[in-house]
Amino acid sequence: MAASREEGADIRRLDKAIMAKNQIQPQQPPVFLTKHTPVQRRSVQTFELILRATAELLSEVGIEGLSTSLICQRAGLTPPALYRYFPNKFAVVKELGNRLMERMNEAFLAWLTAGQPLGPDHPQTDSAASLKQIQETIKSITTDFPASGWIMRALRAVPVLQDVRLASHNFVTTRAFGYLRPRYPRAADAELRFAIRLAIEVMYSATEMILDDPGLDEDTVNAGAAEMVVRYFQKFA
Amino acid sequence: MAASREEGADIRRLDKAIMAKNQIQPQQPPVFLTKHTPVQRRSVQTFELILRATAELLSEVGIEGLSTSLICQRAGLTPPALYRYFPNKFAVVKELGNRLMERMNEAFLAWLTAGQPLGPDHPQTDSAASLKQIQETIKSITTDFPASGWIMRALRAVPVLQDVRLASHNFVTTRAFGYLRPRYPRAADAELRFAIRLAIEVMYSATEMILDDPGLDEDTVNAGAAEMVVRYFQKFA
DNA sequence: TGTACATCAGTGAACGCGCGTTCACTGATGTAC
DNA sequence: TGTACATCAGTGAACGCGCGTTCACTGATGTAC
Repeated sequence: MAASREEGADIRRLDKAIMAKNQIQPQQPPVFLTKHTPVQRRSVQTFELILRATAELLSEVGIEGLSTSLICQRAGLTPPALYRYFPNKFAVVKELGNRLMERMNEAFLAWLTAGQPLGPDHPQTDSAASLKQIQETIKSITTDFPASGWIMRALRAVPVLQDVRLASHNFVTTRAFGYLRPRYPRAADAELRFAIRLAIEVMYSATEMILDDPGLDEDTVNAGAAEMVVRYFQKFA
Repeated sequence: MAASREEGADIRRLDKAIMAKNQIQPQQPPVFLTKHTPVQRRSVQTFELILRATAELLSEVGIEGLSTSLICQRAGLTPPALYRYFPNKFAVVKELGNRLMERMNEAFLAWLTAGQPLGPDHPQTDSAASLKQIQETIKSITTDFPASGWIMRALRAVPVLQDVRLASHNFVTTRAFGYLRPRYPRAADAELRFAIRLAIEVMYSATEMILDDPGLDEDTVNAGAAEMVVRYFQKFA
């Protein structure tokens, strides 16, 4: 009895921590774009439990070895509990992918709007240093995010998940375009936008490179990608 | 009777065509790096049958939906026939991946050793045009190769297959380094090698971009990647 | 050139397993009075 | 503040299916004499 009451308190504390971490307001449940939106605190916890178990398992068995049964087993749940929120394993990975992309996007936009030395009015070395810095920030986000490598691989390989990555790239491209448009007065709209899109892709690929090829030095890759992008944008100078 | 004899002749013709296409000498069976090396012509045909069925299915169901049973069904074989040559579905996809990478590598090396206007002694526009040309060649190879998009995605997502892509990149990097080393006398070895590695990655990613993002124009992407690489190599000028 | 034999290639049938999915249900939580 | 009730959340058990894998086998092919 006493033990179960204590347990309840533990769960409540955990709830709060989870909700705070994900900026969830108890009275305003978030739109999860999944099967079912949890309304009680307990269900939010279950939702997070599923995501955590999935990230763990991704690192152990990969997207191929993953299954809903395995997730439930690891999360200490029965299958119908998972099916309440997700129609299949891809929906779970998609939610993880959305969160990872969101975190990257936030960091990128924060960096961008902080006022960077970009454009033809700034020396190349400053621009390169600035770009290298955001590369490093993005890399540390992936390092902190459990199973990020597996999630990013899944975003490439699984058709249902491809949109997550592309949508993120396009969103970031649009925002960066808005910011850089006045700084490159000579560039045509379409050309500038494409150049930004290509730069985003290269920078994202550089992060993947670090995760996938252990023979490469992280710092070298980040610096290289930054320099490449800066030199490419000289075409508008 | 007559029909079956005709069928036999057909098969023999097909055998010859397959062997010619893959440069297989009847007396010198190739090393397939798989479970079992086929020695009779009939088995070579079965081997190819499995690969063709797999490529077909990849386009229809993706790597996730793929299974050895499905491959056998499509190829008109029973499971033990497949198990004679491949331990699992990944080995089949790996063989496809090897062939695709091999074809890309061949094209790249042929282009490189044909003597391209690369290095600080050539005008940038010439270098860019040359790089764009090999980009287009690589793209047309992927277009011709059945299920190339799916194979390339699998090479990224499945751990057992990652080596195929990385080995290919490193091989091509080494060869290009040998060719470009004397043309960039000022560059340090490690720096030049890494720059080439990064360029290869960017060019490969550009091809993937075209396959994955239907909103992008093929010609624009190829030209953009080429220009980016050329401008990046100016650092050695 | 023909035949007998060894080896290679593929079949048919079977198996155990874990996957995805659903059902009626019990228990937990929140709220209306 | 307490209780009764409605709704939400998760369980236990079951199912049919297709997957991976293996067995002893039949048939096809190549070669030695």
